[in-house]
Amino acid sequence: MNHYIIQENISKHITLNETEFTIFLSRLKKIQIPRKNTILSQGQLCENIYFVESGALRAFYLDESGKEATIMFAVSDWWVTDMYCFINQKPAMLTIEAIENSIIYRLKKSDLDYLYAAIPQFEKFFRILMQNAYIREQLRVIQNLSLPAEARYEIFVGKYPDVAKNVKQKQIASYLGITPEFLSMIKHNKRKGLK
Amino acid sequence: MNHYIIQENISKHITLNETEFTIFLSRLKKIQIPRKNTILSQGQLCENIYFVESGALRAFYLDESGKEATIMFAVSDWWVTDMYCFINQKPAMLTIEAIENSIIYRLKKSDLDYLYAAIPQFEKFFRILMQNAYIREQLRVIQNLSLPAEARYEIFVGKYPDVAKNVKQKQIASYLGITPEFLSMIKHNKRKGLK
DNA sequence: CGTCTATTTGAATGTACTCAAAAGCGGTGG
DNA sequence: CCACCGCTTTTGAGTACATTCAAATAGACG
Repeated sequence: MNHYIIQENISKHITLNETEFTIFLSRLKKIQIPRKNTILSQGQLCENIYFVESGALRAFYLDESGKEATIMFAVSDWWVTDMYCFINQKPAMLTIEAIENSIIYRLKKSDLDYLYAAIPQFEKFFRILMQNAYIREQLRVIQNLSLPAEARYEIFVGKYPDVAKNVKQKQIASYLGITPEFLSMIKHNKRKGLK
Repeated sequence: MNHYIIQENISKHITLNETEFTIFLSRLKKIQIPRKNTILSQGQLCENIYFVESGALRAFYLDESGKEATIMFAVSDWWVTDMYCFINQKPAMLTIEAIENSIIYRLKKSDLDYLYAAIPQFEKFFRILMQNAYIREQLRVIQNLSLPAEARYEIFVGKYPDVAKNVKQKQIASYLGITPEFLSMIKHNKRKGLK
């Protein structure tokens, strides 16, 4: 079994011995998710957090008017869930779907709670994970408040070039909070500017 | 010495014995901040995290064009800092100013690191703090993406009624990502609607 | 009381949206 | 292998939400 990527991910922040790694891995379930399948749907109890080994997922919120807001793209080496509903074991607000054939690890809330108790270092690991997530979202709030759509698009492309290349524009637009039509216009204008 | 509020805050998530509390409190510095003073300025090294006992603070980002984006209001029982710069010990992107005379506790990064080592439960405490902050910011992203300004204003007033009452509209506008003029219009329109 | 800042109001403008239609692209079946 | 279907992207016209700028009014504070 090749647990390379997830072991590396953990080892970025904490150091586990072999026994601890074995305990951790024993709580994970490796799953293949074909493109277009969802691992969580709005309204469904959110029981798991996921680690992406390969492929790509998208988490989005669907509002009453049917408009999607993409919350995050999760590619290799990312953790993803609907955090509020996972922590509080509530019905999900978000839907998470595979946008490519993906291989992911599933960790149940009860198993995470077990890990916190059995291997205290996991508190530190998730503290750092949450900290990074908080910082990321806060930066996104700042950018949404202070930058026009075009600048936000450029930052997105700069920060996640691989996502930007492999994902539908429609989905990038919904991450930026603009319509696909307007994103199309932005890109076209920029090219004109470069002539 | 009255440490009631901060002890309550800690005790929401972890249980410390008396010795541990004493260690914790010994690392805190209680400070009075007069209205309009700043405890952190953009560009200055962010060395501390703060807990608000009383009063109110505002954290904001000032962009190149001179426009302010209010990131958060911190009132009694809240923790506040420029998290990215605190964690990485970098020059602050944010400015944090007292909008009322305030009493706060200051905790240095090095002391927090000491606490993580000396009292492992602090990992858990800050894990939960970061988790809640992440969830809050993510919800704010969703709302910024999917709701018009008027709905965001109403949610803000509903969620933080005391802040909404005591803070300048200009500052609320900069939290919502709109101009003070437009917020004024929103409020006026709503009143008309209620006649 | 006077000054400084915040809020309101209004007109002109800009950024981004809606709706509709055409063009492009990718996958699937004949 | 080509043709067709469904979905994404582009293009454009008209519209709506929010901004800018300016000026008047109201509030807060020394």
